[in-house]
Amino acid sequence: MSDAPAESAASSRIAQALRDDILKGLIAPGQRLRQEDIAERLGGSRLPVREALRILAAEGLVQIEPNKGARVPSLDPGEVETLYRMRERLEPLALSESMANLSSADLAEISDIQRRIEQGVDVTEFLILDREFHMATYTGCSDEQLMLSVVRLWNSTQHYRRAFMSLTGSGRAQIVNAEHRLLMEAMDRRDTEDAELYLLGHIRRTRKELVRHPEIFSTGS
Amino acid sequence: MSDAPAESAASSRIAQALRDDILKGLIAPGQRLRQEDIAERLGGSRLPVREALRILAAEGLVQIEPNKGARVPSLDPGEVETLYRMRERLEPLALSESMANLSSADLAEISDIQRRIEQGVDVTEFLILDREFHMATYTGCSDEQLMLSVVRLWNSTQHYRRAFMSLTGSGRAQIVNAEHRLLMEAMDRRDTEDAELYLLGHIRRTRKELVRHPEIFSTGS
DNA sequence: TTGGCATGCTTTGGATCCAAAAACAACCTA
DNA sequence: TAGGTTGTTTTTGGATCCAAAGCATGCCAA
Repeated sequence: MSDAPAESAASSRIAQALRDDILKGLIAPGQRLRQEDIAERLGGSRLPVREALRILAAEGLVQIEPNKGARVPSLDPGEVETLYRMRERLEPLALSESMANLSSADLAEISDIQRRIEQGVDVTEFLILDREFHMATYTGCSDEQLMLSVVRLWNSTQHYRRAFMSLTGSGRAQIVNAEHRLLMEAMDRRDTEDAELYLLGHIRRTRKELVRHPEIFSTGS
Repeated sequence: MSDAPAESAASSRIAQALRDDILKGLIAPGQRLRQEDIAERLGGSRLPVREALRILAAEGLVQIEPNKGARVPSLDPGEVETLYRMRERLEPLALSESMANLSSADLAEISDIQRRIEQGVDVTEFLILDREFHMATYTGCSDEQLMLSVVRLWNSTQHYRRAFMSLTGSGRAQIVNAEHRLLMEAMDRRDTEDAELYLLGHIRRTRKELVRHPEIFSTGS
């Protein structure tokens, strides 16, 4: 589901497995990751596990403390808010870099993802499709560093996005769909300025909703 | 908790040494980093070197290709331009997050750095002090992820900033000093809005100058 | 009972050795 | 002579073993 470079290396394979587990919520924030456990569970020795943990640390998915091991970072409301403010600034840039290179086939693909979202989905599937939707709008962005930053931001906030969705249910679906449709409409018109603005509003509104629900951050594990 | 400055881990030590070398320009973009050479030069076996390279990869200072090793990334003009556009968006955010927490002692420190810059310095020293100046304006920003992103952007563009300075000499010094003074003045007034604006202009003008000098990028091969 | 310290157990960090993949070079063939 | 191919060398990736740093438990003393 996530980008598949299929780096056939063993450490990349372990990193991918851990990444999926963390993004799926199977490993909660604050949880410690013992190298030996992972090595035994996923096969291989501890060395590729260490490399995998470094890879994930670079993506913001784990946090490594010297001599103390790795754990999934547990963020406070202020940190998540800042991450969303970063998204508000970076993602419109990624969108503008992307839009010039999007074909109408790309736009059709985006529209199709949105169509599937509107067919009504559960929380898990919504998280996957919503991410697919936005990433699809960035496929025209050829800059690796920018896209890596965007992915980092999505990764770091994924758990709290899920917690929020699980809490509020799909009541917000109508608003999100309206925002997505406005964004797509501006993209169809090839109006970069409008598209950036709609995207900014979309992220900003989500941020404001998130900070209104501090109960998301109480460790419910 | 007092000292413990010794992130005495061997891999951190090696990473620090390599980081210094790369930022100082002793290792040029495109140059390959052989693990065994580094291990021999800095002491230790190849394993902590591998960890160090992963750390640096997370900071954008090296690029790791599976089974092909690590090299200092060599960027084209378009990539550097995008990195500057990212700076234009992220650093004003970091500044606004920082300003509320800056004491007048902090502001005095910033002013002192600027004073040293204006005393006339060579290119190498300017690069160090200019970086110190901007980082000092961000010291109030407590968000680790945001600061990490900012540092990444500075690291990735450091070589091209040096190439630009070496090429154009210090003719630009007056403009930079004026921009720094405007920024400091807004910060002294505690005017976040103005400070963000001046910073944005500062970065944007630098970007436009950079793209006018494509010869900076030809030094590869 | 409680505070502090010492000892063990667990977990991570590092070194050496071995296997696999890629770069390089020389060779053979058309 | 040029191009592809194969064999060698170099370099990275992975496994096992050993050392050091944390953490917990339990003991001793006040």
